[in-house]
Amino acid sequence: MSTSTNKRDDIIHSALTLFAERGFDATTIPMIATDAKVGAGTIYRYFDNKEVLVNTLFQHYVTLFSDTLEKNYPEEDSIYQKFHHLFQGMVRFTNEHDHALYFIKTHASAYFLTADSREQFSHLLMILQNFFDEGKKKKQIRKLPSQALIAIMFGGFLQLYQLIRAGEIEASEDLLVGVEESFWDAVRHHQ
Amino acid sequence: MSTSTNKRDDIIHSALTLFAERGFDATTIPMIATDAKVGAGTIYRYFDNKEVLVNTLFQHYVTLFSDTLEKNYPEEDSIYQKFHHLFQGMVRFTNEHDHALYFIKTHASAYFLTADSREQFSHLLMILQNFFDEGKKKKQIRKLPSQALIAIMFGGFLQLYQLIRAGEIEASEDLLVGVEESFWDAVRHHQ
Amino acid sequence: MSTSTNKRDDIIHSALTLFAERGFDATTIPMIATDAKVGAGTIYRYFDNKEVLVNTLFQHYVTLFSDTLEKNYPEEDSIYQKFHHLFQGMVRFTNEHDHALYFIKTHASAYFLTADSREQFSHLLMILQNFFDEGKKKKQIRKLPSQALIAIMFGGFLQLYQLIRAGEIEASEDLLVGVEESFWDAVRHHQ
Amino acid sequence: MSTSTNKRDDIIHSALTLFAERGFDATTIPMIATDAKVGAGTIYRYFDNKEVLVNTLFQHYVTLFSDTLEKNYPEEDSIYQKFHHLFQGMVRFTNEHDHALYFIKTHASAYFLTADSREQFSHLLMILQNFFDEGKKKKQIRKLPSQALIAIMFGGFLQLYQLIRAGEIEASEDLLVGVEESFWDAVRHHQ
DNA sequence: CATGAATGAGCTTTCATTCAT
DNA sequence: AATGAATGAAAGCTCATTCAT
Repeated sequence: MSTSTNKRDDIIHSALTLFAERGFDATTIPMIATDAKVGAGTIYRYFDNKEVLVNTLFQHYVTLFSDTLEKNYPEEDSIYQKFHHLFQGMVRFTNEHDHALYFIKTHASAYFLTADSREQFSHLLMILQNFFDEGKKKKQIRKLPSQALIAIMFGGFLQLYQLIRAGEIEASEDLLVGVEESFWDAVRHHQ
Repeated sequence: MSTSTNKRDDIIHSALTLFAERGFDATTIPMIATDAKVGAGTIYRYFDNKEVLVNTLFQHYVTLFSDTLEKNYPEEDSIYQKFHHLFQGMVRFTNEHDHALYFIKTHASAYFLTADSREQFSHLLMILQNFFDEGKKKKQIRKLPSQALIAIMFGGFLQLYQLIRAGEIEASEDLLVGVEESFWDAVRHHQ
Repeated sequence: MSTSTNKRDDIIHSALTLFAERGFDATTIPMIATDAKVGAGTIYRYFDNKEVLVNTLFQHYVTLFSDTLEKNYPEEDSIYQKFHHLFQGMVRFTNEHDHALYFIKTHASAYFLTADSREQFSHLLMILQNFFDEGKKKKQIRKLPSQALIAIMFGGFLQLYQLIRAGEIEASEDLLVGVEESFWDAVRHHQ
Repeated sequence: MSTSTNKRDDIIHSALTLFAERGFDATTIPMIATDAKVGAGTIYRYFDNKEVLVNTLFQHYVTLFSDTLEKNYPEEDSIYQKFHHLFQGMVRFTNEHDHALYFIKTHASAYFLTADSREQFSHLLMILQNFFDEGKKKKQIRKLPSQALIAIMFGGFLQLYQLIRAGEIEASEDLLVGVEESFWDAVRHHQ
């Protein structure tokens, strides 16, 4: 019957938004506290310090994203089917967790990430890398280093997503179909 | 007679490197001063404050990049020729100004950018936008919002460039040819 | 029917130990609560605040110590008998209330003591002062200000007691006899 | 021609006074800054943090005290001569460095002392221990553990000194002569 | 011009205290 | 009566900025 949500979740949500919008260093604990409508001290009941907070957040969303990509992965289907699955995963994750993917990207090489966080992120990259490696072996993906292909897709997608969030373009069904096609053409092997 | 280069340039160079590597907020004035081998106070002889410094830097490199793209723009040639010119411009600019493009991207939506800086950045986008608009009119570029096409290319390229700087992949001639092809396939109109 | 001892006593006991070991300012309320196995809020049911707690403690043990010294004081006996009584009182009190005397000494001139606490402490000093005054009048105690004699004995004894608690020397019967002799020689009138 | 003293010394002096009067934990950096008439940040130009400050202070005065005791130590003279030298050293050091000895004693077993600091303090104790050990061997010092004898003398002297500083008794020549006699009787071997 | 010691505003963090349960 | 989650005031500390040299 209570309308109040869980405080820990409020903090996580506020921190995610602010870290994504301003970056870790430009986000202060008082900012997060105000946004989450809790006292500054309360944040320290849930997280030992600011770096633990950002790492917890990072690992949480990286894991969630990895899970999204791995769930129902069409192991037996065509490369294109797999590509489609991954792309749709990106779109869905992005819709369900507003700032999460952008937060992940902008903080993925930050100086304050722990070994744990880096490892989780490596796992995420590995999922994508495996896909591209398989595709290249089957001569259906362009002969470029998998890391490069990931960068092209990830980098492009997130840059695009920022535009959508900024309201500069609309995330219509048409747009997403077109973008998926564009990325597929960017990475697929052309005769 | 002095062998030392211009102090203002030293400061700009150090600031660019550090802002690109650590971000604006994680970079302190003493860090820049130490790296540039000048006193901290000296920075304030050339720049009113830290925000002026970062905006000066931003505008400087955005302008330089715009100039690179506009110079010798093949106004009369094919869309592909123009694409090739723009891509080569990105590559060349990136080689000549080590951290500049990455700095531009990571700071392009920062909270501390002045109207001036945002305008300069808009101009840069406009160059690319004009190209895509023209290409779409001539049915040689994919029917997607130009902003989306820019995001895909810019975002992808810079993500890729980060890998190169991090030493994770090598910027061979082959790679660049392959990447150019990939981007061209991403943006061109397919029958 | 409960096996647990009185909560107020638990708090007093834990506070005494921690104040003696770490000092008032380095001891936090949560530390005391944890050690006493009560909630932090419970401490405030028994004591208005931390300063009230430390003053209550101080007065409690100062009074207890005064009582120990006054009880069975050999009013009619020789100065040496009285000295012996006082010294034995110190030893006994120290054995019965582990950290109490050390806590008293280290907090006897603290900035947070109330007038009440200071008065109680004065009473304790008065007991000793009366003894020394009488002894000097009877020419059996060294001609030094009584306060000085108290300082010498109290200061020395507690410093010694710290060593015993730290386990650096053992509180054997021999040691105590020797120490009593030493103090007696320090304060008695020599021909 | 300047009347201003060295800022580092001002900080050290203020810190010594406050640490001695209130203790480490009850002394705040702003208190020290105010007392030393410097900005709070200035303290951090000279000392990395509060613990470094207190350890620097501790080692400085322990070394100074050790030097005072060791200088002109009458290696060839009688035990009593040596005792006199040590006692006079304590008196002189105490007069020259107002709060130093009290600060040393009250912080000598603090939780924040570094290994270095503890070592320096051990060296100081060793000087006294060697004296007592030699005296006992020559049967001129009471048969008690040297540590106990040190505690009696040190503890008593400092407790006394506090009275003097508090203005409760006056440090007349007579007093000091009497106190020296008292301590000598406390520690010397009696037939 | 150039410097870096000095500053204090504002950061991260702790902890005495309150209060809903 | 007892609790411990929540709070915010104030601590330790950093760093953009100033200014005497």
